[in-house]
Amino acid sequence: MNNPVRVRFAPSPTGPLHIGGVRTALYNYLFAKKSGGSLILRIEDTDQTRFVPGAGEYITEALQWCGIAFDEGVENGGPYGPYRQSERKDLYKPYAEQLIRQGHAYVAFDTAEELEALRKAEANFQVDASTRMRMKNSLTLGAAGTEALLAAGTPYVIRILIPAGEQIVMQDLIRGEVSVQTDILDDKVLFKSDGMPTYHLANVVDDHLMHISHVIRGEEWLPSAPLHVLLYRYLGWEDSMPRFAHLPLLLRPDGNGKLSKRDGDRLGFPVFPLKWKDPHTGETSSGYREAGFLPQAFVNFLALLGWNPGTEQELFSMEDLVNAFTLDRVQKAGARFDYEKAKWFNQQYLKDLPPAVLAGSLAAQTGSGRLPSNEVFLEKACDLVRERITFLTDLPEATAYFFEDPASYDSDMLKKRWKDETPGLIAGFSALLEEADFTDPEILEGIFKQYVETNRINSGAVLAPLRMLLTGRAGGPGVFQIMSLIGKETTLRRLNPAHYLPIIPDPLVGNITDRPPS
RNA sequence: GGUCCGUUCGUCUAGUUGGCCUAGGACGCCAGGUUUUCAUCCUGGAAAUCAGGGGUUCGAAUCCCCUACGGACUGCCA
Repeated sequence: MNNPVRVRFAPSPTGPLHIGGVRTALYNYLFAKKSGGSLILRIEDTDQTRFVPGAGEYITEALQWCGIAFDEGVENGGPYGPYRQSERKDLYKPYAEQLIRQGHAYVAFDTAEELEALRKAEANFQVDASTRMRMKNSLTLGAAGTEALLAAGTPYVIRILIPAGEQIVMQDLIRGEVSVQTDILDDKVLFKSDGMPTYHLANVVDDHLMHISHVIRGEEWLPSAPLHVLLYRYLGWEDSMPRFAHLPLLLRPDGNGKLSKRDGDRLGFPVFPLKWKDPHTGETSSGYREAGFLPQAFVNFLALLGWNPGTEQELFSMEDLVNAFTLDRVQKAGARFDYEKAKWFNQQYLKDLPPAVLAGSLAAQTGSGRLPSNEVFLEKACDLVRERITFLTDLPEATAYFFEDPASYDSDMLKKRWKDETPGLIAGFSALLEEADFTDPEILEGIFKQYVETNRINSGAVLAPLRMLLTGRAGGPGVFQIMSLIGKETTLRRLNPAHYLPIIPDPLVGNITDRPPS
């Protein structure tokens, strides 16, 4: 029995896909690729009331951004379509009816309200062997009674009939053996009164029909897995039942509980891959892409949350991940989300991004017109700041002074380094620059060194103010590299007292206008 | 409440056949170095009595039991 590996990611289009879902999709992808199998995208939209417009498109776009490609599914079709459950609607009922004929399911007429009342009135109420014979269903009504209600158009559901006193043992690829007594299971609804199957039926039928070999899904499904095993058994598919792997949950960074939609914006970081605007409430949620994350970094970070290669490697391309991934190295316990580490990964990837990509991002963020069209200039500017930023979105602010004269100066630097003699020192160096060759930062540095040496000046006393006048800031790339890039004209302009004096706050101007530069 | 799953530095984790573990790595934190500055980078440090308690064993983070704590599920939602 060496069937091809076929796994699926089966989200419900009820809103944006959060990172836990993305990780599930990623692990499915890695597992499929590692085993030379296929990954299928199936949309589980059997709940018409929870459908959210745009959610399906969001899922596709998010996964595409991450580099998770599907072999079959709603977008690219395939031999087992359609891949949207609402479009497979008619296919599920016969299976439910088959189960009724075999005595593994029954028709139930209890309304949602009646059930709710029972749950409220009786502690731990559930429809099972101990209660089903006092409910309104085909078991208690008999064939004639059931037919009569059906003929009258009474709404009904189809429930599985869970046997009492059996033990269901299943093998989970991550957790090992999991066993459950059927007595604690309840007669779950398989087919709803609106003509749609529930998740339980639809998922089992579709996984079987689509020849799914492994079901890799979140831990929240573990409690209902025994029910699914029973369904495979009753439907006669136990021999080809997929293997199960239940992934640990992604936990919130503070306190307890699983990561939820609202945690992100409360804690100040995204929980969604892409930005999302809820079409009903208008509420927006931030996304990793918009926050300036590189998809490679995002994927790398996510992959390591709940899985590890057993080596000390931290940085993985998608290809590396495919090669290294195995289900047996997936963690059992939930993983707490750590945004600081996500940032670190992003920095790592930012460091080896080609300059052209950085420049492209900068241009896209700043908009045309505000930046010089000189590609090389843009790339060099980005290259100089790349190790000083965490996000792509830091680029415009980090490179601003390459394109515009600073409008203000760092006040701490000003207080600490701006002395009475500073303007004179600047003027002295500035004069030497008039004839200098700006093409090479080292030449400029040579001139500077000679200047401070011959005049016996402490280099910091002039370098710091120089940087401030040139960039407005206290830190950044090497001063001479900046000068070389912005060129002689810009450098000299920014070093001119007529230019910088008006920018220096009043108290300090008072100091220095008394002693104009010599 | 019930059922199931889980529990190694603050966080992600190594440890999977019990001995090489005085528990390793990474993020973060602290200190020092490199750098004209910031960042990067380098070096070092603090940080887990392996949830607690019992066993089994010459020997347990690793096997067994109990307890505690946490989480998920408990819907005509997925």
